Amino acid sequence: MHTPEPPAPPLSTNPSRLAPLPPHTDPPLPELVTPGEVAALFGVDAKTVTRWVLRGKLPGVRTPSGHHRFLRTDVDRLLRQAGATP
Amino acid sequence: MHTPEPPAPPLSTNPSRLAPLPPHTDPPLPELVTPGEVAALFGVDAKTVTRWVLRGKLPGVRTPSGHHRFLRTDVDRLLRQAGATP
DNA sequence: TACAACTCGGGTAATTCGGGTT
DNA sequence: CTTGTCCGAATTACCCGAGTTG
Repeated sequence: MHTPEPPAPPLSTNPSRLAPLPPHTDPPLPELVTPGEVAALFGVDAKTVTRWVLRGKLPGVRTPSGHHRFLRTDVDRLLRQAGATP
Repeated sequence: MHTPEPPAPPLSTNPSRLAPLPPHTDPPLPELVTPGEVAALFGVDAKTVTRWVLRGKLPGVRTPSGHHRFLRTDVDRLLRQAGATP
């Protein structure tokens, strides 16, 4: 096919010259850790970690089946709070 | 209660006219994501995501050969529902 | 057509859940 | 009140080879 010069791209939604939008760069995905990982970091039992979630002490994600995953950032923050005693 | 006469129907123009459908700007193609992508979002293995489909936990589309694709909207909804604790 | 990356399916080990108890 | 442990049941993770995707 031969594409003749389109006179002017009548793109309605194209206000100004934005960046050429990179192909598909993956946005920074949050790193998730398992209850066992958190338990090891805190030196407690994995079940205790689950209890923290139920009591709202630690935010987390749940799989559709009820297993927990935690943001490493949240775990890290809580670790510092627990260990920081100025 | 008897509602007093409504002052005047706010419709000033011809009511039989529908809204001026904008000039066709949105190709509403659903954004599909792969099992690996969903797996990363939930911090689980890609195979686990496939199991969710088989168990009806997550709706999805399938290629004629059996590979799974998911609507980002469905994934997002499930992700919020899984971590909604504001 | 060939290629790299990903996914599927089956099977088995490890982890987690939930409740109840100490 | 919080945590650790025991149990059974459920969920998930990793192994392989083969097929699909783009």
